[in-house]
Amino acid sequence: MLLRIDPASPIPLFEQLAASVRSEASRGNLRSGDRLPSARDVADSLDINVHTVLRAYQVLRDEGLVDLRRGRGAVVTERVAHYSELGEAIPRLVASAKEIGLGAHTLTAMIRQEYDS
Amino acid sequence: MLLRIDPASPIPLFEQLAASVRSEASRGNLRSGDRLPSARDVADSLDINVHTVLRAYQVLRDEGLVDLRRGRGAVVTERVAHYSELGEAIPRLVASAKEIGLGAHTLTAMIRQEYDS
DNA sequence: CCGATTGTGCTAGTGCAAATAGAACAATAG
DNA sequence: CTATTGTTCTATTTGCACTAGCACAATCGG
Repeated sequence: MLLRIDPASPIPLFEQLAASVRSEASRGNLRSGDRLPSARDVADSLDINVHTVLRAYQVLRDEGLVDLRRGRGAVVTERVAHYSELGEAIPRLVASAKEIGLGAHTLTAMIRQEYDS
Repeated sequence: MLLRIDPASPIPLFEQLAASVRSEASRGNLRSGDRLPSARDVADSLDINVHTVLRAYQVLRDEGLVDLRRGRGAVVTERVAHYSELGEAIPRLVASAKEIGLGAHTLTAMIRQEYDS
């Protein structure tokens, strides 16, 4: 499990953490049943607050990517398979957008708009 | 030009406005050379501040979708063609994500992650 | 040429949500 | 029983959206 964060990024720390886990999932580096490192461990090694890590885990729980239980930790669910399915379609769309010269923000805004319509 | 906003939405007003214009662009309802309504007009009809509308216009200018000049207003550029090109790819990806059960936020986060990699 | 229109720039203030944090608590594992 | 792990509650700080008013500059139309 590779968890990277950039404290200088405008993107919230907990979002960066969640994104890191999703990234591992979409690359096939996570399997159903795998256990993420404990929040306190991650917090210590990245020198951030436990709540920040927990919040990232809760986001992933709300998505259904992990199960979260006291004493046990965060365990990857079967839904991890869905994430790797998009490991192709997403890069393709992003490549198109980059060719056209669209920024990340513009692209995500258009997707959100389409999602709500 | 149909500009809709939802004051109750958590999405900032200026983002909603920009999204409205992009939506019109991707649907082919905007052509190069078309002029957006003046910021003061939009502000009056939507009962919001002029600066909020101007900010939306500036976002679109930064994207290159419109030219912004005093006395003339906001004029759509040739880049509008690129937006309608994605009028197909985006709905396709969004449909896939919905089938899998991914929320809008999760999908956009994954795209942003891919964009920065 | 003149006056109306339109975006630009600046400063300021207000309200609210996001982000981070500390400490005590509860469930689970071994 | 004890250590581990997530949960809950409260609090603080920071940042940003939005509004507001005013003066300014470029453009357009008569």
